[in-house]
Amino acid sequence: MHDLGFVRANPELVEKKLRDRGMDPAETLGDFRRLDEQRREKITQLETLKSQRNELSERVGALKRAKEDATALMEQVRSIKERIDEDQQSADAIDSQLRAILTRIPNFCRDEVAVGRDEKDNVEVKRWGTPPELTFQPKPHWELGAQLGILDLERAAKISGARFAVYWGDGAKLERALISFMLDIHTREHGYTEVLPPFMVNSKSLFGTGQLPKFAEDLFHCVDAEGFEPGQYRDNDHWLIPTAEVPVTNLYRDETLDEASLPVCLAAYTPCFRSEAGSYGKDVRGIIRQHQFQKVELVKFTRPEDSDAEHEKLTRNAETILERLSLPYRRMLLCTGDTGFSSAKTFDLEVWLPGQGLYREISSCSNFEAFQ
RNA sequence: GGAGAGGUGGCAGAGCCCGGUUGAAUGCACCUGACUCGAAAUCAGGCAUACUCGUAAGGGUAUCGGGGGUUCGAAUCCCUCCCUCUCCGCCA
Repeated sequence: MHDLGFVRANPELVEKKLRDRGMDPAETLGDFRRLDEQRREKITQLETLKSQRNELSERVGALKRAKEDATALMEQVRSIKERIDEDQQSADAIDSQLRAILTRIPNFCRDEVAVGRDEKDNVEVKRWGTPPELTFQPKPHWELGAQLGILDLERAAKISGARFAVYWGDGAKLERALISFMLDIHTREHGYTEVLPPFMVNSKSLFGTGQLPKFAEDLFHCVDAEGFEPGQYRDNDHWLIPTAEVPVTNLYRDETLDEASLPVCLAAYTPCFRSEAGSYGKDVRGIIRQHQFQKVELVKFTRPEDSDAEHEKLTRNAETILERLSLPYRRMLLCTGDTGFSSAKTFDLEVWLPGQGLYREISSCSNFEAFQ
């Protein structure tokens, strides 16, 4: 979320950045300016009253200690208190409206990010490797996997439903080997520390990384049947993580890191759970868009002035994995319209899929700046 | 699930029973100054965060796990939630 003072101080910039994202500044910002002024006006008013109340209360205390009568003064404070209660209510209402606006403003894309509408406007930055020229018609992975007996989507559907996978034998081993391979390279060669976080987090963590409040629909929400209200959530509800980014980034939430310890580089393996609401009919075949998938995540905490260089290094670290596996890929710089809500700049790595004859996203590396 | 004990500033630790000069004693850590050739020790002073008013100096408000309540006034009393610890029970 952006800082209130920053949004107030940079109205032109905010509007420009919203337009770059294809958003309507008027619609997104609404009554921001008026609410912000009202809020500060109310605060001043409220605090003056509170100041009076505190002063008078103190005098009541002094009188009582001196064993003198204080009833007149107490009556006076009581009337101030009533006005405070009223003002407090309207101040709270203004506050929550302002907060609602702030939480819906996305991070601002860096200037070097191309302004564009969707993935068609993404810019190819580099390409590595050459897609092999095959003398035969390559099979899609779901056919190959089924034939080899390593991928079983039918039984997954039976025990869990659509968009799940069962990996058998070498398929399960391959998954495990890839996880170890990535963790080992990142921890031994790239200087990351391995962490194993919980796979469930509370609501506050999801606000911290920007999944809530806008993207509640994309998450699996664990609630007690008792007291459940659809669409509602409480601070202590549990949610299945949609990516390790959520628990790992929130590790240091509300903490101040010692500058000398930066950059903090963390690598985490977790399963990831996504409801994929709204994606029905998309990528229905195979294991491309699953409710549960396994991922190794890299997270860095850096000084602001180092974040670009560290973002580049992290992206290189991810590319190294593909290179060691001899998988041809290309790096895309996402345009403003395709960049995620919390990100200021995102590189997607797209790997060559012979069965489909195209590059598809395999990895996404974002600089979130101070937004999370 | 049951019983009990706790959660206070960067850390440690008072205050809570008996509400009011307590934004919070004291110690440690940290910063500045004095002393010293320098350091240690000692002495003096400083040392939270957010919001807000103000050009500034400076002021105000809030914050003692979170939220709510009682009261003229809450770290202190009441309710509720969260977390930690101890003991008992239950379960994979």
